[in-house]
Amino acid sequence: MTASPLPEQIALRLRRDILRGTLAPGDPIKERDNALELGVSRTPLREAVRILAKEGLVQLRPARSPVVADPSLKEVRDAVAVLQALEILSGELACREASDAEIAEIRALSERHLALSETAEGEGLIELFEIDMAFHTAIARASHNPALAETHAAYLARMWRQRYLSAVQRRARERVRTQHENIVAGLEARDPARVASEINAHLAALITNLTRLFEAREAGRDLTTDETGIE
Amino acid sequence: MTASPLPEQIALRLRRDILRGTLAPGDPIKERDNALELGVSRTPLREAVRILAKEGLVQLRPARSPVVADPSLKEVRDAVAVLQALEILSGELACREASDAEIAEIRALSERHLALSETAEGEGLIELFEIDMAFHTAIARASHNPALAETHAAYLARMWRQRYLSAVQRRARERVRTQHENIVAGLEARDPARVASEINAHLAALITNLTRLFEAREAGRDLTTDETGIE
DNA sequence: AAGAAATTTTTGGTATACCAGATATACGCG
DNA sequence: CGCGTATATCTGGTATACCAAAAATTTCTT
Repeated sequence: MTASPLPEQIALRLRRDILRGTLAPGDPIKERDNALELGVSRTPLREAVRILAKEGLVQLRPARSPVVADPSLKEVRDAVAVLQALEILSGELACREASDAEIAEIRALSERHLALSETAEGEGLIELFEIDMAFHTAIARASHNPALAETHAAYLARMWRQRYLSAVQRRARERVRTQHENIVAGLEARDPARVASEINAHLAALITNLTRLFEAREAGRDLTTDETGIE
Repeated sequence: MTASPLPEQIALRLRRDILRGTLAPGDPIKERDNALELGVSRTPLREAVRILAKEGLVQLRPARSPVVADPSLKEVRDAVAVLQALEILSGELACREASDAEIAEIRALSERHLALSETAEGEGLIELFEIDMAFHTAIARASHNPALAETHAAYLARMWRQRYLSAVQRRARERVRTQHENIVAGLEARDPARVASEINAHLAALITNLTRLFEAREAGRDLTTDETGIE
């Protein structure tokens, strides 16, 4: 058999398209068209769509084409609230479960992020962002709780686009750098309370920033569509 | 179109079978056999299996039959730890977001549970358990955070069987009754800290009980297979 | 008789064909 | 000219057919 990472491959591709804005929020994902376009059958494409649906990136509608999710501000805030709880738990558990090597790896990611953060531009921003994601993912894995790590990853994926739009901003980049550093320091000190509070602050700032982004969008300067020049 | 709750229907049926033990942990779920048995095609059955997989009830293996999950003690404890974080967040949010009507509904569920808890036997235990689930689900919904409620529901479903085996015990029933009452009281007082601590205690007790169950199983008195006489 | 290799069978993955509902379009009527 | 209805088309849901990989079984060899 083919080991069948095919639906995952398709999901990955669609996910990136959604992140880049090639597939804009609200766009329908028609089984036939996309299957033909990607050169696969409807069946695996269908599965890929379900994967993205479970991640919250697309929205299934009964007897209708699935559409790329276009979450409201409240939905995003709700999701971040859950993410916050998951990350705080991750951080606390990581303090007592993570190996020194894992914490070192987290630090390494933080420093790679720091280095790129200054220079990144254009397509490089995607790489910057992926390191950002990897940083948070590494903490979740360091909890040594696979279920937690998986759910956390799902929430991270769900908000890819929103977090991306936020993380790309120059101002936000500055903040993220120091906050990441604080989290790493807390982990190295194995101080759960400190890590929890730092992560809490980090995500609270994210909520603030996302709120700003949404308000800007409503005001007219639409920052969430292709016009931002991501491509 | 058929509105297509068909995969969900199948998933529901399989889920119940797993709960009752008709499908024992480790049993393979063969697409062809089960599809034929249920009188449907492989396609929707396949989707149903994916749903259960995402819930964690079955385990997908590349190029292999999916099997009914047989989580280890660690996996169960890990999942409960996440559930704990989710429920605590739910409770805290519910304190400030829930309507009085919602809290009243939660109380009603608690009292129905109380009433049945004394008398339930045999098949009635499933109903008792479903009310227990509904109680927790209602709190999650009362948070007015749909994402949270959904993830919470997924975790609840994932541990159906384990929680069922725990909840059925006479001793556990006693404890659950008073703890539910405490949680309701906290909600009515709209005291987030109190609710958080009560929920924390409730789930900590669940972990203890599940640990006991696992130890008993390993000791030989296998409480998690059909021999418990659920059917 | 035991082990290894080849073949058969079983199983999931993928492609495709068919069906029903929902939407869009076009035509006819007021 | 506008609105309602009928029809054509588009779309997702389901069934089925085909393929390749993995077990299981059988058979051949030593």
